[in-house]
Amino acid sequence: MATARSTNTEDELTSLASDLRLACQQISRRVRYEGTLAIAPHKFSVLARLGHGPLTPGELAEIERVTAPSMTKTINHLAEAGLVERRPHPDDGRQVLISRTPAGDDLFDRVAGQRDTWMSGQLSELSDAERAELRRVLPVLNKVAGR
Amino acid sequence: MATARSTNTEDELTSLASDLRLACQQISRRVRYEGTLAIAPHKFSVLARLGHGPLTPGELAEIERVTAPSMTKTINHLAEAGLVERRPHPDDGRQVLISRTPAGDDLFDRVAGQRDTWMSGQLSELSDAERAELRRVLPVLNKVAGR
DNA sequence: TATTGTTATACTCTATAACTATA
DNA sequence: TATAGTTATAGAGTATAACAATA
Repeated sequence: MATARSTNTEDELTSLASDLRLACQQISRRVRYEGTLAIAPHKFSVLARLGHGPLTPGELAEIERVTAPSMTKTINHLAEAGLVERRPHPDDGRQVLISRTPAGDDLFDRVAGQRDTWMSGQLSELSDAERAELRRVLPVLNKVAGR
Repeated sequence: MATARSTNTEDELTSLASDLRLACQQISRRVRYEGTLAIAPHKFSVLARLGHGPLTPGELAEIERVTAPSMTKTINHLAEAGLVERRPHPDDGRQVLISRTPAGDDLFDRVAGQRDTWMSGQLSELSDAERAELRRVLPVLNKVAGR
């Protein structure tokens, strides 16, 4: 019976894993396609990371899971567009601090708003009860996401 | 009062939209990075679409939201790898039907299993109540995703 | 000598434009 | 003439390897 119960639990886990993955992937895909027009997704993502203060290229590369040279290129594009700027690190001459410019702040706010427009539209078609259900389950989703 | 309530509702909607988006994106990103090693994501996605029967390149391009030439290239790679095959359309000589080969079925099953391993691991660390909560909210998530 | 960041080079994925075959 | 698919060519993003500057 322990075996049967274990197998059952495992099947349920696998099925839930697959269903939840598909739902989250579909939502991400739609958000991605419906929202971003003014800036490429990976560039927008870097701008988002800089929202709480400056970061080094190395930190950004690790967070975004790309190599250091790739991040350098992305930073170059953003800097040429006037959206971020490089500043020398106060304590370590090897490092560089990347921060958003006011133009970067503006663009981020604008695109972030656009992006959530689609999601808000989808949510507005739900019932109050369904939205409350989503709100309640958010902590669990964040746990799954690993934060 | 109608205005106050409306504003409040709007704020809640925006906040929920943003939180839900972030959670889903984070989960998708982790699934993507943790899982797929044996095949590139966009190729795997095409294999997945062919799970319920053959499709034409045009249909695949539309579903995957890429241009027809891009899909042709992806199909070429998959065909060269022996994972899909082209067959003439029975009714319309202009069209082509793409279907998975047995090797394509095998690879899909294997990678799909790997991919859900990470998600299953995350889910296994939740309580029974939390998993039940996720299971209950899935239909709402699918509604948000637009299906 | 180790670390941080950049430059050099190549590969993959995607797109637009032009072409072929069939309806 | 319109449609489905492919081929030609170019642009964007990423990776590995090699290099420069600082700790």
